[in-house]
Amino acid sequence: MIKRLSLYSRILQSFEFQGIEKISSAEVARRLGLNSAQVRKDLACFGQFGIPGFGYHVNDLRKQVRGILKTDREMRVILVGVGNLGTALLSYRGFLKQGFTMLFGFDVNPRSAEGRTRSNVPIYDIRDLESKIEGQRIDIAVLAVPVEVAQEVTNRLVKCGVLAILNFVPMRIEVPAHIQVRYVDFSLELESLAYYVQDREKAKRE
Amino acid sequence: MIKRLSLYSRILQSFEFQGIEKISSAEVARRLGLNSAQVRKDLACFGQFGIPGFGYHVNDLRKQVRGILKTDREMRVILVGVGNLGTALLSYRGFLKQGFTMLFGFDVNPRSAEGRTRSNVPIYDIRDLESKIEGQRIDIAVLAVPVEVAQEVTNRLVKCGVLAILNFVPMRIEVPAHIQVRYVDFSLELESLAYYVQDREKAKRE
DNA sequence: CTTACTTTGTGAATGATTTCACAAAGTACG
DNA sequence: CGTACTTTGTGAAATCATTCACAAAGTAAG
Repeated sequence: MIKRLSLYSRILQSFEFQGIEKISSAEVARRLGLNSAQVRKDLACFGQFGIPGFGYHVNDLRKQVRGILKTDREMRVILVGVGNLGTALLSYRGFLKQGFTMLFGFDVNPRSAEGRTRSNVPIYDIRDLESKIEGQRIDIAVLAVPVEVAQEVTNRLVKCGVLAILNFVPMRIEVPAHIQVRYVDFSLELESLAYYVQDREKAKRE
Repeated sequence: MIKRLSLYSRILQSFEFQGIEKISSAEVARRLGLNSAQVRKDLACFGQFGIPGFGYHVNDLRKQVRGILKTDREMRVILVGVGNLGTALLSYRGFLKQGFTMLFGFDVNPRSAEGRTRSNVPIYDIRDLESKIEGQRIDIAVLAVPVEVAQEVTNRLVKCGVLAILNFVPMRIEVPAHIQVRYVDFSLELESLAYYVQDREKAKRE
């Protein structure tokens, strides 16, 4: 549901950019492939932002939604594991939206990682994780290390006071209940696509 | 649900690797953080693979699951958009699991894309998409182009007979009903994590 | 063969999410 | 001001997913 809020935020931004000032739940729903009642319910959850017979003021609603998501505050992020994937994440504009700051990266081999990266985020040795983080507020860690060390690194991150982990490692990590984890797993998506593709070909034959 | 099957497949592989021959739904559930009834139900959906009072034969079950997912067949994949993200996907071992073959990439600037990539997948000009694909069976296209051209490229892919799209572009793409689309959206995940992080800090204060 | 366990497969119960449908509240315009 | 129209916010209904709980079917061991 929070993910949908984030979608609303994104689409409102694009409306704003296009100079559209007023929008209905039906239009938002159409653009995102949702049901309009759902859009209204999601928004109504946090207050009454709409005007019956009119719709929503784009500017207004966007401000509200950003307030709910707290994307109007600074989020401090670190990257752990600067291999192929990590490097890509660093150089991929659009990964870090407005409000998110990548402070530094960590790798077992910071030299070669630093060379690969074209961003100006400093890369430190993972052995120095604790000392570098010490005293800093870190909100989110992006985890992109090899599977073998994922749990161990996670434990260290939690000890360091990281509050949330975006996990790109294709494996479940164990964390205390108060730590938020979100999973991004490409190959899983690819495999599940394969299932439906095959279905389609069978359907054609039958 | 199909995604869970893929998870089962992955964990069974690791059991097999560890030389474990017999497994119970409860153990699989524990490892994946699921309920054992769910595991049994998911599997029972496609046949009776288990033995009451014993559990499941790992080898056997794995074969069955791979059969269901059709990951025992070859899936032919292309990559469209070889920018930062696309490059990373090409070099990221583990993206393409067993059974998936990356045939080629396409970009508006194939030269610079080719240079960046350390894989040996050939990169062609996107203008030649139709002619290069012509006559080939392409199952899945991985979409990693800029937002502005995503819909246009999608239309061309569909015309070329691509059956499924793994979309890394942070926007909804419109496709005919018989085309499967799966979305991977990092920044959405990051934003939603932020929401919970803030909640947590508030919770501490209160 | 029999008794004591274990674990599956699955209806029924519960819980969560989505959609429907409509009163209430607004707009727009003569 | 009043009438016709639009769109919200939201209970109630419908749909979908998860979990419970237990009979049935097996194992294991004497």
